[in-house]
Amino acid sequence: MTTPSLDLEARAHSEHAQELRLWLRLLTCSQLIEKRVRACLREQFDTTLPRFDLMAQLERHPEGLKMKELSHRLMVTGGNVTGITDQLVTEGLVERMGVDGDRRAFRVRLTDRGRASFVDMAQQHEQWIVEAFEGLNARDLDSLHKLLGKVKQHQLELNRKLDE
Amino acid sequence: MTTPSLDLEARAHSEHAQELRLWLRLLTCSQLIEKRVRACLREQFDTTLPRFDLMAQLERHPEGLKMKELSHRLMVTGGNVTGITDQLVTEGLVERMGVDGDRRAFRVRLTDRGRASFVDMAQQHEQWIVEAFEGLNARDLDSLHKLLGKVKQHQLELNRKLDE
DNA sequence: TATTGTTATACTCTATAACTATA
DNA sequence: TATAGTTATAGAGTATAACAATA
Repeated sequence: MTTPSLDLEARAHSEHAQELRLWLRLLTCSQLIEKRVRACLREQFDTTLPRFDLMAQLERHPEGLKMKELSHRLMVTGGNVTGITDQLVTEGLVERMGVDGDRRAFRVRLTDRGRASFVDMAQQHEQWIVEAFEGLNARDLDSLHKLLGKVKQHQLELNRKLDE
Repeated sequence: MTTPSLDLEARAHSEHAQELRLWLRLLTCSQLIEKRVRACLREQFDTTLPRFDLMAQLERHPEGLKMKELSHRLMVTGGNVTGITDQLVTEGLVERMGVDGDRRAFRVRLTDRGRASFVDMAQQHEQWIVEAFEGLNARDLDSLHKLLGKVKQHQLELNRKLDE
């Protein structure tokens, strides 16, 4: 290259343009859907995505999850889980229960009210998501799920290597 | 359903489980990759993703973009673009140029230094992205790109309808 | 009146690091 | 010493609304 300029056209002809285009498109898709979900959660339920995500985790673990487990599943650090949990406890949607044999830890779980509230939101949420993927038939949905499975698996391997 | 509980297994058998699973996976993938890209931008270049994205837009429009255009392309509101642009101007990486015939507007464009800086970052960025998609062969990359194209198209249509 | 861009503000989300209590 | 969780803090990222200048 004779000039210091590396414009998109130049990159578009490079060896790895396919990966870059794919990443930009993946990011755009998830941002578009996420923006809509956040806005709907805000407007219809006056809540946020991290709060919804935390409750979704608890909903599939009726026995409760420890703060550490929540932190790992939500991919955020511990302090944030404490903050969101505190909010939800204040609103009576989740509760902290003691753990037998370890007085440092808690199990966090949905209260009855929290479960009812989540079921409400989850039903709406399902509709938003179905709407988001209306453009795809069942076979497309399956292909996309499988391909993203490969992507996800690879990210987890990369993270595992970094942790060593 | 006889109990108020709607656990994941129940939802997993519902009509729309496929869409929900796909959405969760899509979100996880983009979050995993995005986290890595943000961390690398921070560590290696002491910058952020929105700053990188703004510069990327300018890099592919050497003639410059108006604030309004940047706001639309970056999918954020105007105030934020002003803030990021101010930072980059202070650092001498971009500049505001007048627009002939409209004294309200500016063209924002990369300075020579900004362009050089971006080229540097873009080369590294390309490596991170290539690494992120190593698990996929060329055909997978293409399929994924096409399928996400359908998803993107549909989101844009949904947004268009909302704007009417 | 409508549009371009800026300013001011507030809130959510996040990571980091120091801390307490328990293992 | 190590681990579970909390607290305090700072900064990124964002939206909203009021504003100035120009169209």
